[in-house]
Amino acid sequence: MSRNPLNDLAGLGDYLREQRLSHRLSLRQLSELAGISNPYLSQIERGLKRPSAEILQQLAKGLEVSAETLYVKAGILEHHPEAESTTSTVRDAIAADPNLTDRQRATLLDIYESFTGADPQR
Amino acid sequence: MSRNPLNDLAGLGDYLREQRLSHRLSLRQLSELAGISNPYLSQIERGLKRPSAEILQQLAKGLEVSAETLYVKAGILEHHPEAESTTSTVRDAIAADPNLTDRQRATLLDIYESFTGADPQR
DNA sequence: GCATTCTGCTAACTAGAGCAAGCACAATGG
DNA sequence: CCATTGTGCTTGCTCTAGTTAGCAGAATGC
Repeated sequence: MSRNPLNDLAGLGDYLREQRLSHRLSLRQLSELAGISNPYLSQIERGLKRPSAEILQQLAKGLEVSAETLYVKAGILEHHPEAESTTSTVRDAIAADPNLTDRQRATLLDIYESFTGADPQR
Repeated sequence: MSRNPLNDLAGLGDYLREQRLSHRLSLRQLSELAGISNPYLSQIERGLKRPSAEILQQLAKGLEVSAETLYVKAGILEHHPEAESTTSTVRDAIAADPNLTDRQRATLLDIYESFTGADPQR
């Protein structure tokens, strides 16, 4: 009984806190974005409370993450039926992003590949 | 205000009752299959109570329907046919990548945001 | 020094999900 | 004619998700 995806509220909480911090948001800022109270968000992140799907939906919006991702972490959705070869997803997203210059694209891909230890051209 | 998928508990209830009857199950039979109480199932079908995702998951199992279907009916999932093109953002892709550690995720997001000049909030 | 304004957290409460027990009504059949 | 067994539903309760109000500490500025 360590890291069961079901009823693993601590894992979900950790993930939410990471996401919030990586977006440089305070508890109050995210709670307002998501339309929930800040003490409650605090309790969710610490794994003290089990948020409903509605709350997860609003948090997903505030964090600019897909609701499905949070549902999977919360154990109410199976991990994507047709998960494409995970290795190419981030690359595709970077390649398709119109907000990046070509140089920025290349830099991001380099960093990503250094992280995953992948060969540059798959 | 006709058939809004969100907060449309009557529509969900009707659907559940149809499914149950088409499987020729009584309230008690299905409630036992799903591991919930029969009065509660009755109230759900009549749109008096709003079931949680966990309950919907168990009902889906008892009715041999996908949980996603019920989630969509309950308004907690977008009708996500398959091709997710619009919102396949770099952020989502990075967040969902299981090959990254949490620190790496945060680092990549930082860099990405510095590139796009995105205000972390918004 | 001490206000102010952030940060996250605790405490006390309200509303509603979900439960067990039991009711009313039909249909059986002894 | 009554007992049984099935159906769905009502009542009253427990427990917890989610709330508002307020607290302690760190960082700013007067």
